[in-house]
Amino acid sequence: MEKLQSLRGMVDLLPQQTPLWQRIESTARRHFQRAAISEIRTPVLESTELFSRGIGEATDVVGKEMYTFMDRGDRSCTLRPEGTASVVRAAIQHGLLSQGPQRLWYSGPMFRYERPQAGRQRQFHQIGLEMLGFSDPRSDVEAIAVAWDLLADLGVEGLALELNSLGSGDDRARYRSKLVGWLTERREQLDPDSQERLQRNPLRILDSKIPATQAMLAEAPTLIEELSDESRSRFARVTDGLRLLGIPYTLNPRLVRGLDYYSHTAFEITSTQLGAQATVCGGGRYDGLVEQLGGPVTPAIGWALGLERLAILLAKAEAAPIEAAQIYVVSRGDRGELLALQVARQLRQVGYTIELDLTGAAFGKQFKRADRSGARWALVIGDDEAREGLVLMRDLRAGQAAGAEERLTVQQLLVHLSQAS
RNA sequence: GCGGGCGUAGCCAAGUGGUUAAGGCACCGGAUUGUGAUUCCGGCAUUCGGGGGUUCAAGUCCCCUCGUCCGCCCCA
Repeated sequence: MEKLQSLRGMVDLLPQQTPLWQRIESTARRHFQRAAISEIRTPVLESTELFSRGIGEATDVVGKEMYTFMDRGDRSCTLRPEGTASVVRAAIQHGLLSQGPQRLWYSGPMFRYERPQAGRQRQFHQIGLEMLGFSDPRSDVEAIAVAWDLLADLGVEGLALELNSLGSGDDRARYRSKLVGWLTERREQLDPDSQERLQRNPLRILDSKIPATQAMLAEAPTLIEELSDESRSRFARVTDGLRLLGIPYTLNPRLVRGLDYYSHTAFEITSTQLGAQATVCGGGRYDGLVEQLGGPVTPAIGWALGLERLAILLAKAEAAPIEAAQIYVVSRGDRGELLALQVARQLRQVGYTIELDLTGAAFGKQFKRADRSGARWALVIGDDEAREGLVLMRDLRAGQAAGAEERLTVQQLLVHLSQAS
């Protein structure tokens, strides 16, 4: 029979790894809470139109990476490839924006049909922040600061914040034609990929990894030079704010993000330790999106953080051992085994972590497992104890020393445990 | 979607066309039926990701396919 296994690009998180993920999630939750940001949860499945309208028909994400299918009612459905469009849809649908600006965070799986490689899966997980209804440059700074502080608190090292301004739609249109003109004059020197993009998505050529193309782009006109005075001073207020907060950044005039909805501030937080997929967190301002999806004109800024990539960075620093139970319960005989079941539950109810041996094997075997489990104590309940209404507590670190074991009532045991810890 | 590396047990692996596919870790049983370490003994791949082919003979060579890893495109 064919072995059953997970689909390509869909990965299991095993017990060894989940403690790290739990730490990431609880740290993130704490940071959001402190900044008065509320959680929102939206479905993983949405109508395809949401993404084609929101993210942009011409983007790779929409053009070739979506998990799209027809449901039984002949509706085109798509597993969300990112979180922003859904959050905006939900905010519009439920009229959240009429209650004033919204600070929202989300977390969950996203799906993109791509070839898996280091730091890239078909189902991956993001934590994201969306600030809807905020136009002040300080909101850009606040959003970035939350991401930066969260990563710092987790202990991620070697991160860099890269920053650019894409300006307003007008700025970008003006720059686009200037860039296309400049590049067209040098068309022959461009790599084939970039020649292709000259029509479809010229700004993306700035991102090219081809060294010859990069070398040539060093001379090209930059977007920052092309910004209107307004856009420029707005961007200056963002960078001033970051300096005030002591968040280091580097300007990257070639940082262009892949989704159509971005404008003004765009940023990425990257690590050199991730191989080709270096971006841990990416985001920016998307002032036009809410309106484009049928909502009121609403400025907004947000980001998303890739949990797999973050976990790769943190896994290097910490090997997370599975936490051992405090007490390992060993039992034998009909009466003993039943009493053990009760006592284990009783101890759990008052907060102790208990692992109950359910094998019914010889005491020797059970002790061996108790030892290996890493538990501090073994609680031994055989028929002798059951008959007398006692349990035997053994300190597994005491070896053969006198006083390593004591017969106690459950009441005495509780007293003993509270003193010991 | 394109390019390259790699698939031998739960994990790490040896194996370079020739009898029954090393070894280690983990796990299970016993020596030891109410006490853990160590040690010792035994068990744990009718078969090398799957299918086809070449050959007297294939884990080993060839083709296809699936998976995985790395890179490209793109992105978190």
